[in-house]
Amino acid sequence: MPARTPLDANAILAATEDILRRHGPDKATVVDVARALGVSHAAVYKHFPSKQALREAVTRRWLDRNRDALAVIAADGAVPPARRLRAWLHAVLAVKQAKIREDPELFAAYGILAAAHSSVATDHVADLLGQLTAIIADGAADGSLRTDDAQATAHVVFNATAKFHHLAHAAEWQDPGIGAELDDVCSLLLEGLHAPTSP
Amino acid sequence: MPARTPLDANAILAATEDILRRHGPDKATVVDVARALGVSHAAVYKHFPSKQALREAVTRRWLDRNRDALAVIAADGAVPPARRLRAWLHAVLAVKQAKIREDPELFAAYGILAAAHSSVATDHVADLLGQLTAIIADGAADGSLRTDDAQATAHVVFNATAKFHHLAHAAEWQDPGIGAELDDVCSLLLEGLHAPTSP
DNA sequence: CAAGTTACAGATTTTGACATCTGTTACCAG
DNA sequence: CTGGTAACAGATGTCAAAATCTGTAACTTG
Repeated sequence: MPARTPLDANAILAATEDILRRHGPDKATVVDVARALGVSHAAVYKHFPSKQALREAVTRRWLDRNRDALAVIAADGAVPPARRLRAWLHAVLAVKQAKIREDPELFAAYGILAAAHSSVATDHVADLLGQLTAIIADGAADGSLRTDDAQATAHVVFNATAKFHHLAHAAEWQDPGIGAELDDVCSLLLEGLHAPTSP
Repeated sequence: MPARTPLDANAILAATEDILRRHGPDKATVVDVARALGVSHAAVYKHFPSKQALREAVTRRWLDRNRDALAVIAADGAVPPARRLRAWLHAVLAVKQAKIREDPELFAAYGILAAAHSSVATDHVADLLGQLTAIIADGAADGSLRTDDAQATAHVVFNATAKFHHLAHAAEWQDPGIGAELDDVCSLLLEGLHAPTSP
């Protein structure tokens, strides 16, 4: 007796996300997911080769939702690159703060993948680095930011702001002064990039 | 029947450090320490109010050994402040890498205290920040580093180099490129402080 | 054969009885 | 009264048996 809905990958992802949110990443099982969908767990394995792959797909989808919002900021030609750099770094922090607050279970799931060196985590970092590189390249193009190599400079800026986007510092993002600290780091970095710091 | 040696705090600390190294922070018990000293565990409690306090005392002593080596670099007036800043940050990284390599158990113990927001961890950070402030103040005094407030600037530099000294990044310190990354961040920060970057 | 099922082996988690540890108290020797 | 012990209650940790989960395979149905 086949299920009413033919069970596509998307339905599985939605159910998994729900289970993950309810049970947390440690206790969520694919048997739970199957139960929620009213099928046997073997049916889930027809669509995803492993539990790991399922978790990665859910997390990737979740991360991609935010990536696009940040991309809008990174590509906003109306804002001068130096200011855009600052705004983008603040936005990255804000997005991650919001994710922790609103979706702690999914955030924890992402943390597990990152610790396991999953491609989901490295791809996410690559996405962010790409956006950062684009901002710096814009600044190089209009002469407002001095750099020989936008990608290398993006890497340096990313390293120097690790405290404000690296998972390992998530606990510190609750500190009320965190935004001001990021602002101060931005100012020093922009100074180093020979950009006007008080625009 | 009293022990041959009257059991002073120092002997307890030495024994605890030994047990900690042998068993690791999770498995080291105060009963173990007492056994190593040939006394009952209640005797240890006469000198330290809790296991937590004992662990803190050991870790503090251990951290203080390295603090002094770094202080020498921070206070070396023969090296110009900009270069000294770079050398000091590299030394902090090198000291922590060495600690992980040579004393992984004690390093783990320190990590546990830091996670528990023990004063040992915050004091250690305060020590380092003090040394960094001294270097920057030297630079401000001789005009080689521009800053309004050496302490605030030290805080910013510390935040911007979190990846290279914050416990949470310990795993990344194994990466062979880590030294070069720190060097690049240093260069950008020194640029921001209007210091000559290739001295 | 596409989309699902049941059945199963091996790995992982949970459980619950048991052991050990932490921290305290009452006590003892010089 | 200093410097220790022994005995204890409650918290924490250990370990093996039982339950559950993961992933595979052989089977069923439209």
